[in-house]
Amino acid sequence: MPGAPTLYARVILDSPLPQLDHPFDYAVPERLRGEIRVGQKVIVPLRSGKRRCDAWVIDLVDESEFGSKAADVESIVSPVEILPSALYELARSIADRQAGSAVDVLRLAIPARYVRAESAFLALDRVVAPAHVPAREPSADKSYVQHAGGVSQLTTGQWVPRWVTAFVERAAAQLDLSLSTVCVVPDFRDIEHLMSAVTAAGLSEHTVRLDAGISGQERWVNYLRIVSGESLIVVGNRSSVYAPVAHLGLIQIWDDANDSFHEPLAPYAHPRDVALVRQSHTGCSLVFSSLVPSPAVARLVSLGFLKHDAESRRPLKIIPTDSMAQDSGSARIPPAVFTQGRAAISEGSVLVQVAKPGYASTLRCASCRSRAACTHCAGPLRQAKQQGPVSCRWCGRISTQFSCGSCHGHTLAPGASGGEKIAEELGRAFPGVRVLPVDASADVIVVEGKTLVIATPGTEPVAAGGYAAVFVLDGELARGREDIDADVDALNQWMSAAALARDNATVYVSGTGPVLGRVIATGDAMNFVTSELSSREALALPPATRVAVITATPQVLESVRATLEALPHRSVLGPVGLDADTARLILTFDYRDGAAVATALRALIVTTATVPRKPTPATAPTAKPRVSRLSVRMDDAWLTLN
DNA sequence: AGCACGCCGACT
DNA sequence: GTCGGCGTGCTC
Repeated sequence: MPGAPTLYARVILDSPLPQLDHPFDYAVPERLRGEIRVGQKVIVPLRSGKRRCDAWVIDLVDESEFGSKAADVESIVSPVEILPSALYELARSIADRQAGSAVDVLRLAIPARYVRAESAFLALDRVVAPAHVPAREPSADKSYVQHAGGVSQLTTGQWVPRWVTAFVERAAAQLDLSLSTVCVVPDFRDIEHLMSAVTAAGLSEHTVRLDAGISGQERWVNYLRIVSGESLIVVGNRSSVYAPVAHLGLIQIWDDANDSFHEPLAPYAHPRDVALVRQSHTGCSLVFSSLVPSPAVARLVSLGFLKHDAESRRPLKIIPTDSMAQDSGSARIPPAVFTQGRAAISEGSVLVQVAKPGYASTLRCASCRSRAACTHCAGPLRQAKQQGPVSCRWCGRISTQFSCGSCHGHTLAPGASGGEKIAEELGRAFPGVRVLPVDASADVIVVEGKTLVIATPGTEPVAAGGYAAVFVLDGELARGREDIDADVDALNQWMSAAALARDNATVYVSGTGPVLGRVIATGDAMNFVTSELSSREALALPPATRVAVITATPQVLESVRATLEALPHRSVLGPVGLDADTARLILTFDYRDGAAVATALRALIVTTATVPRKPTPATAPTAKPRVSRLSVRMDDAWLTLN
């Protein structure tokens, strides 16, 4: 075809190397001209014909900005436009914000491909039904809905937490405007509840689920539906915040303070931040909702970015106790559980929230009461089941012959009681009552009838009609964690249990301490979290500031230290040596300096990844050059700052 | 990461 | 004169 201008595909390489995280131009050969589209996955050569690399087409252009001769695109992997340009732009922004790579974000956002499931989906040749009304412009309302808790019954008879029905109502309202909603929730229990509610509302045809609770094939087919342009409700866990649905009207996130939202994979972006960036790109509405505001959300409320929409309190008798029981060798069961619990169980199910799973989650020496330690690694010993083996929490070794490190005693005694032990004791105290211990490994999400449920935080099933009484034990354990968010997390943990009680039920919370006790009794969590936030402001701690945790070998960290200290910052903590070859430095900085700091950190990552391949020629001739990696984690509040 | 290009020692 | 060692730098 003489005179036909060259067509170039601008692609992002699917490579983890930070120095390759930018667009590359490849010429589109004649044979692929009619076929290639933005969003497709392709295969391209790299540096030589032999080496090839997967890549995503992010643009098709007539002129290349590349100075030399571009190589040819080799082939197209699939006709599907897997990466809508809006998703690439989101990934780019998130990567830039977090000093990471766009491909790393895409790996979280795009599920694994299943070729057979894809062929079957394409063979259906489904026509996306035109929406009954053309999609409206989203309304860009941004709010924090402080939920009052409670449970509600669906038309199908099932019971779900009441926030679930609120989520489905908001999503249904969007669908009426032909707009899509992305619902991001912490775990499979929430997803199951939402799926039940969506079905009860007759919306299951318009809903797709994205999480590990469905097979890989189903997930890929759901993803294909998402990119095919339908207006949908997407229900999923943290990575579904990226779901590239068309006509996005609303992103709603439940309980953004939940631990499950910490992303363990680079670039470690929190779904809350992703939602905020996505809101700014698309102008969609945004709802954060929870029982207790996270400090990050409280900040957005105090800035006026989020409208605070607090539901009025539910009638509950909340009884905080500084400490309901002292460590008495037997299970730490406050007397109220026996007296009030007996009355409540005749009315309905009763929930006991315990801090620890298992039987005896810690063990002590029977004679001197010191903590029982593993003889191999000094890790803590525990007993998962009554009559079960005693094992080490760290190394897993079974301990057959205990010998106390302090007094050489040989007898073990239970320390903190786990749910199994409490269940056993309560089973004896309440003959004829069904006692159900629940922990993270259980998949009970609803209980019927009159059941005494003993659950660890976050695993509490919903009771039909709501619990007749709720007892939170071990409150002081939740408060005592050495984490800057310990108090807020403890409040949230207790409120989550209280939220499952029926109206007018009594909720006992032990070990609250005076301050948090007052907060749960009055229900004024927003005030508490806001004051917590202002103390963080004074100390220059997140989320009043942003934070970057920089990890590298001590040598590398030392070599970049001056550059780091020259960046705009509120504080520099460290460097601290973590072990022989890792050191860490923590930088806090203002939100307005975020872009500058991220760009500078990114530049350091790229230079340390490319330049230093020689250790010292004199010292170790055979020692292979240490991969001198500089790792950056932005805004990961999971670090313990103390 | 890989892979190619580049500039110094032992081979035909 | 050239084959090949691995140090250095780039990948459209």
